[in-house]
Amino acid sequence: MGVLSIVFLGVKNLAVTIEDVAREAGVSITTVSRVVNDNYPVKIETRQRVEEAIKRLNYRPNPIAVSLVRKTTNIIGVIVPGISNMYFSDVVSGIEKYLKEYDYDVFLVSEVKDAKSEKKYVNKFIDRFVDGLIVLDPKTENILSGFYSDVSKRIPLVLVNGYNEGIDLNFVISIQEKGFCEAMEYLINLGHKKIAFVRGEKSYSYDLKENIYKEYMNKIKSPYIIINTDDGNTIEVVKNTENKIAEINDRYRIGRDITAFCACNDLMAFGILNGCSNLGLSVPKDVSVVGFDNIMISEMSNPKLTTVDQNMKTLGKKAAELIVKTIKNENKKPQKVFVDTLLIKRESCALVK
Amino acid sequence: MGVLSIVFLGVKNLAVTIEDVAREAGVSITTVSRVVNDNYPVKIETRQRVEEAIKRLNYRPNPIAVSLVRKTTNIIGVIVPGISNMYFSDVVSGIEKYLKEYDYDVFLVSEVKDAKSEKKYVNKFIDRFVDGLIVLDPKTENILSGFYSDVSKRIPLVLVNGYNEGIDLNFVISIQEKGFCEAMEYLINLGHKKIAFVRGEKSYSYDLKENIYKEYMNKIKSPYIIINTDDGNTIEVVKNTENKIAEINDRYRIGRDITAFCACNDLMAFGILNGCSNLGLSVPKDVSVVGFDNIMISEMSNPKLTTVDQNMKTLGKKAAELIVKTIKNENKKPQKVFVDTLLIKRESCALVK
DNA sequence: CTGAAAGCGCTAACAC
DNA sequence: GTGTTAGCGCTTTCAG
Repeated sequence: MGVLSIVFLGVKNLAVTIEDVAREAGVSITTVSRVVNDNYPVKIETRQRVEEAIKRLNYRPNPIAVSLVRKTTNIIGVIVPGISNMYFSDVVSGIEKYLKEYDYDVFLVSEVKDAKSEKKYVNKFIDRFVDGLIVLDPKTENILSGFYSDVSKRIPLVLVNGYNEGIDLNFVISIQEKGFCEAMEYLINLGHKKIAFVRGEKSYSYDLKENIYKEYMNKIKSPYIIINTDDGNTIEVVKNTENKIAEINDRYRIGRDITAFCACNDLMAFGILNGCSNLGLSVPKDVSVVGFDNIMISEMSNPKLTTVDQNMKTLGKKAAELIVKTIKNENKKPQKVFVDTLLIKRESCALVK
Repeated sequence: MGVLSIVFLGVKNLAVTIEDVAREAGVSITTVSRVVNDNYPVKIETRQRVEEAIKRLNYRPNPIAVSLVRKTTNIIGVIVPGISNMYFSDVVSGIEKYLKEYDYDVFLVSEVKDAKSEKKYVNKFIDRFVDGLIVLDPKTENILSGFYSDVSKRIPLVLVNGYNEGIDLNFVISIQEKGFCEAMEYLINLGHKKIAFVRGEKSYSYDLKENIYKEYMNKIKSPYIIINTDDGNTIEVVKNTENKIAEINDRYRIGRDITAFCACNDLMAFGILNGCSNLGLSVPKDVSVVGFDNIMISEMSNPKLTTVDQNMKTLGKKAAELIVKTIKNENKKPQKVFVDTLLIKRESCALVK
């Protein structure tokens, strides 16, 4: 094919093969393979001839063929609910930075919204022989069903922030409870009792926070006010939440019946900010708002958002470290790595009126 | 392997193969292949037996083996300079949404910063037989060197927003010139003459804007003030720009020597906003700032950012449409699709003092 | 040190 | 309708 390929450009798959190189160098394909992989002794002179042939023909081994026999790819698959939530893109950045140092390629699949498609993509990655798999905010359903336990038997797996009680899998977990408790206590200490909880449709971390919210509301003997925006992981949630605020203002007089909002992520918090602004309400004078995640822009909004820092870069880095360790078989037992969270007090909360 | 695989869980690659299915169903592997792909007549009764065997064994065809012979994957590769710039994540969302309708999987590679690694990933995708490739903000170098021309001969390719004068390749281009001109004119009409231009290290779109900037500055006979932050496509650019503002305040008294900033993207504009705020300067009272992209948060900053809308979702959708069309061979000739841009006037600009 | 040959799991002529 | 077989491009015994 060597020369032909120049002529046939435009036709698919005229790629130079190991056979072309072998012919060009006057050796067997075995020898070519050996110099490419540098895993067997080859006479230096032969090696040179092969290397020249490779250069001359611009040969690149077909990774698909390699994978078929080797069953590895040097690729780490990452599955993300939605890249447009800056929380996730930050975690991913952390993952990528670290993994590139280790010479792994990172392939990303985003917009994975439900348990079924999550499974689908996990399987696709497995079938394509990725060397490891990192799933951000895995669906509780897939954890409880044992799906991920099975997966982890076939392939190194790291889960970031999902249902993990009594689950024996690799996890990197940010201690959301802590930050969220701080947030609730902060609000309560500010004198708030009529606190609304704003969450997205379905996610372990929303449930987790909701439970804590309820505990605190029980403690201060206040009724629950739970507001549900649909998908919480796209940028669209901002608009959705904004609209929700307008809607609920019929039932609950914001500023009176609700004096504070506690949101499951910063995007929702921004929606609340906008929604209140639309109603002519001033934050934090009329209502307090606290977010979660501490995505970068939370310190740039007006007012600057009080929120809980999740340390996304660290989360990503830890996930990357853990997957590498697992691939290298350095941790025999599944491991849970914890990352701290911290309430960041800025401008969006004030004493209740 | 069928039953064995249950026993051997934990060992890699004990996956069920087409042969297992064939044996289980008492047919040849060809027949299994035919029912899997549904591309040849198979007696209904045989088909059922095969389907049952597939279900029983939980067989999934090995896509690597399939790719090796078919040379396709149903995957579209997308290459992005940095996912943490919301501009890119929005474009990607647009791409993904559309492509999923067409049943393509989208694999993303992010953090591709220089021409060399851009090439590397393009080649990796090609070698893995992706059905098409979309590159966001491709490096000028790789376009001028003819690299992408070669690529487009091997595989359907769509470039989004890069150097394209006289380049005969598929492009989706947002008419940045228009929006940027509007921005410059707006500033000038507001009476500004001492306008600083803020750009990132290296990108066609920065160069494009810089040229326009220079033209306008020539026209109003003002000297150039060009500020260079390094990488413009990560969230870090905000901090970097913020620092830069502090630095330059020695040479240029901001508010006097510079009365307006024109930034290459919204992230930089935010950095400027922060930087000015640090210096005790009020935007737009003391300085005006205009951004570019109109990422969602630009309407949530304080002050709300005046910026140029790039219509990222549309950009993504058009790129997806074009790649699908190219794969289907519906456009024989490379095509350029243009997307309009528009100045959005908000709060960050005012009449010069 | 080098090569022949048997696969990896699947598709697609080609026969029957 | 169904099966046989020759690959796809590479790695890896096994001989030599």
